[in-house]
Amino acid sequence: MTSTLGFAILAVLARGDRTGYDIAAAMRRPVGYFWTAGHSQIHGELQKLRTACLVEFETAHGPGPQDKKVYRLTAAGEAALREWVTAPPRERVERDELVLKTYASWLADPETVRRLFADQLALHEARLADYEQAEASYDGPPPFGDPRFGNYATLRCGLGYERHRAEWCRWVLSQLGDGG
Amino acid sequence: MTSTLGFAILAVLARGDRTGYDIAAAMRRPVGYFWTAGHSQIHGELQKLRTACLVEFETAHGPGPQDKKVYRLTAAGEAALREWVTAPPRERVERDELVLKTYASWLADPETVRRLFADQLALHEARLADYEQAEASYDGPPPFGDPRFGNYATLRCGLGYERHRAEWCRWVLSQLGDGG
DNA sequence: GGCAGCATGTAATTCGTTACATGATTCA
DNA sequence: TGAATCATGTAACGAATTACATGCTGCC
Repeated sequence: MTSTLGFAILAVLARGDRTGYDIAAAMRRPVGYFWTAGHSQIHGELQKLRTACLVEFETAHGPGPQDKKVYRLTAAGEAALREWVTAPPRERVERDELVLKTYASWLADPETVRRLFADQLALHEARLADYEQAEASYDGPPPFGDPRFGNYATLRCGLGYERHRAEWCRWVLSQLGDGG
Repeated sequence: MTSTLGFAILAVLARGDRTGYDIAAAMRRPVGYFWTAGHSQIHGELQKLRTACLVEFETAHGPGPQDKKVYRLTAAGEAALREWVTAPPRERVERDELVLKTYASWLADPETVRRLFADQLALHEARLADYEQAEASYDGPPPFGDPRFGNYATLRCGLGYERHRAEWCRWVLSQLGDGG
């Protein structure tokens, strides 16, 4: 049973051969926007994937005390990834600390709640500006079938999410009265 | 160090005294929309909260082999909750399986991707209808300071989220060409 | 009599984070 | 000489899921 992290790794390798280190870098940016893992988790998962014959590697020298391992998808790995892609995702429970705080916010002083949401709003607006700049670097949506379609479509999801979040923060602020 | 789950439990108890069983029920609906836990996790956490003197309980009889325990917030518990509410939430990594699949979707057959997104769209539209009905039962936003403000504000977040998701699904479908 | 709901817990396992441990290459 | 980057791994801990385990009350 390959975990979702396993498929995240396969999805990275589908775009080109990588070392564990490279995969960890991809898991920060851009994959980190929707899936993350530290390098320790990745090395462990790579061993499981190899046992399952979904990836293989070639060693190359340096740098460092051990040889580096350049991983690539096997035919079985690509087939497994392809099948997983269109299988319905299992329901993940939402865990959102800000929303939980909001649920209990009626207990708190409106002025400190205002500060909390103003900070969150600034954060979402900053990310939004960032994503908008990234979007501007595209010349329209890449065609489906191009790996860049994946990048663009996920960016588009992030844009929508940040807009929704910013708007919600603004709404909460609007409910807090006119305290300044 | 109280965990976020601990504060979720305190947030439920702030609305009234509950047994562990009742808390577990609340963690399915309505708290489950933004935080969840099974009863086994809750019973364990309640013991930690009691050790930290943030909650206390009174036993009452039946049903069942043991007496039931009705928990309530202590003064220290309420203070801790109040302080936590306005402290900035720690950044949670997003883990979104559907977006991950989208990132790898360029590998797959457009027709099966279409089915995946059509199903997801239906799911979000159903939830949206559900939330819209819940919103209609309110007579406008409750005032801040009322516990119902928490319920309404989180519902409002859910509405925005489902709308954003549905719209994104529609956009992905629009990019898949006219295959039927 | 049987089933749903109330009610509490423990155990096993997996997933994820953080810290520990090592060490060469490249650039300033 | 020193810092950043490349590169791989193990260990310890905490968070979360699932399964196991028990048994009364109230309703049909």
